[in-house]
Amino acid sequence: MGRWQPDSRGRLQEAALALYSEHGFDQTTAAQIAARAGLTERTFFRHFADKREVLFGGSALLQERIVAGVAGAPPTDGPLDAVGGGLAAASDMLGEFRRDLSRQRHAVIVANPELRERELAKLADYAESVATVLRDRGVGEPQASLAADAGMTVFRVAVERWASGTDDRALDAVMRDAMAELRAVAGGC
Amino acid sequence: MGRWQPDSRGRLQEAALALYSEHGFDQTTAAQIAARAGLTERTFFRHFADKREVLFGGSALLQERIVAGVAGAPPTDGPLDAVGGGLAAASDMLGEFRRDLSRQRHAVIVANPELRERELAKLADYAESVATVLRDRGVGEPQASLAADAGMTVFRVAVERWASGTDDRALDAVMRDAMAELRAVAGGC
DNA sequence: ATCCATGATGTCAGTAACTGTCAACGCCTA
DNA sequence: TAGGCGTTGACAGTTACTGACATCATGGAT
Repeated sequence: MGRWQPDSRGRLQEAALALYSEHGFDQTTAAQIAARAGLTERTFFRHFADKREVLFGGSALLQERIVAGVAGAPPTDGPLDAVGGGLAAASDMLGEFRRDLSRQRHAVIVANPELRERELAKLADYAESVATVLRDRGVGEPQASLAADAGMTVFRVAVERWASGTDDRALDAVMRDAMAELRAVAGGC
Repeated sequence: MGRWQPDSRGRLQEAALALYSEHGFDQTTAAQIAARAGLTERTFFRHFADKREVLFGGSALLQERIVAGVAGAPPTDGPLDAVGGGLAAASDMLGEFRRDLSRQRHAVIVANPELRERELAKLADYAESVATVLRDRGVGEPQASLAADAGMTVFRVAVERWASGTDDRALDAVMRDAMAELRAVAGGC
């Protein structure tokens, strides 16, 4: 065994979620998280750019999945259909994850404005990369941005209902319903 | 004339926009802004909760206008039509404002991730209050949240195009077009 | 006219988020 | 065995932000 325990990053994420849950985000210092993980404050900030980022460690992977899902949609799909493919991929990934941890994390995030702010920023990142994929598929502007952003709205509303317990079905079902509702609200047919 | 110059808040906003433009958000300290406004750092934080908020002084008023616009839409309007009424009110308000200042402010915000994050949070606030108005109008969930959020997407995309110079028309025209594009993308008719 | 409540500001001390720098240490490879 | 590389610790420093208290003008009450 090495000089240090393995998986510093993972230990910091666990410690942060536990402390944020127990004492609240504001009342938890980076030094406390580091100490609980058996590390120093300096090391915390080497792994995570700031105190919020420690709760979003999986966002890069999720973004890759979403992008891959959109890129893999049939060429005949319209913009929003393609985005739906990305949302399906995201649902699969989150569905594999322990739902109790998702709920705990969600509860921490909704309890703090700074964390809600960061989550919105992550969604905006996803939307921007999805819009890029749509443009690669030949979708123009502003359609690409609108479709990507509307898709992230669907994602946000669905995850909110799923993680808060408002809707107890599997995430992919909640997601499909939300997409259908958006089409109904916006379609005006 | 009193002991102090009038309109401390306005002077702080002007000083901040100028310094953020000239040196960048990160390279500007709250003390520098306060000094330029003839005040102290402590007074800066009495007027604004943090360094970012000084750029969003008008957001409460804008939110009121949007909410009033939605609430004032004809009862026969669908959810997204009602939100369109709010966007029209927002366009009117921003249209009255000096466009060069809007562009300068927009340039500062897009140049900094923390400021973009805050702007997204403001839009989410608008969306939440719009969703509340929609529910008061009898719209259920998740339709209210989806319509409100989709509306803010339209707002964001339109203001981005208007303030960045991508689209040189008046804001209300850009906004109406964006709404129509969203309906076309989402409607699938 | 004087006193006092109120509101805006200044002053100062303090906490904690974050950063730069350098040293220490284990691992891997030549 | 030597040396490069990556991770961590130690430590000093800046700055965002907060709490507590003093100061000074304004306006109303006495």
